[in-house]
Amino acid sequence: MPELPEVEIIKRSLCKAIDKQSIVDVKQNRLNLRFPFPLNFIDKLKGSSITSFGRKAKYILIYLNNNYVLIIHLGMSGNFLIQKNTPDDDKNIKHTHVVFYTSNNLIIKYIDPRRFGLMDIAKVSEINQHRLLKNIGPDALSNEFNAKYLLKKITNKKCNIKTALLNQNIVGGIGNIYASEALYHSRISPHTSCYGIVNYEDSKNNMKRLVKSVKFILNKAIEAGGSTISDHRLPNGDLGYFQNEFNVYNCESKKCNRKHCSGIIKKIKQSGRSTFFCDSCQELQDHEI
DNA sequence: CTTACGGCCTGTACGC
DNA sequence: TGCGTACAGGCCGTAA
Repeated sequence: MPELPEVEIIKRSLCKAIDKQSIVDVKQNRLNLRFPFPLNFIDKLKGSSITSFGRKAKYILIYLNNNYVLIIHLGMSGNFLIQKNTPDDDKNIKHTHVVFYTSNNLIIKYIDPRRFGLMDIAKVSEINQHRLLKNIGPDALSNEFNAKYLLKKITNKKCNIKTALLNQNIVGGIGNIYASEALYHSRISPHTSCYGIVNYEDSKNNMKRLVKSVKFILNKAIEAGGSTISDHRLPNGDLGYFQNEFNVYNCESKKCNRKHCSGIIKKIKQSGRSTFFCDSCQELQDHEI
């Protein structure tokens, strides 16, 4: 499930459950996820205490008192389950790859069927130079992500605006659901070309609207507990419910929700990923591809 | 340098 | 019921 809102919620749940606790034991059920686990993975975690939590784009950062940071990415299907005990009928057992045992007697399970997720450990002082983090752009919810920045960053890229929003080196945290939803909210067509975009007089205003929409949608999704697709659960077992507020994602062939718009939601492929949009109210720009 | 796309995995849905 | 195919919340690494 995890885009920025889901990652943020999972981070907050973990923080609430185990911040300031120590990691009394770690069970590692396989040698790799997307990448091999780092050298001495368990040794570096065991016995340490958690000092704080952070997030960079879709990465969760868990800071430890031994000057290491645990770096976690959930990939497509990664999730955490926080439990007080382990039921015998644990149906996730097959995909439970790492289990953390904390000093407040909680069991934190990392579950990831597709194993596109990853874990790594870095020194706190070197976190910004980590190979997977160093090129990531400003967070989608930060002030640094604004119209001026976005316009400058994407101008003359040979891709469309939707693909640009998914590029974590441009802006951190937006995924395939919220890219479509934000473009719909701002009434911008996903076909809009970045090439030469700075030269169009409507671009500044469009980018202002888009940035506002991105933040609005992401914040609203966080408030809603994120989006639950398939059988995903939040770490406490609850369902997110933002999926009930999708206007375009997974809404192919449905009528557009916007007042006075009689358009039908379309599904297309852009850079190999699905894009959903209304070709009636998401303005055709004169600089579309 | 930039951009395009194969590949990593499992699970599910659907057509035959 | 089974089997083949397409697709799914991400993104690295390599080719071009």
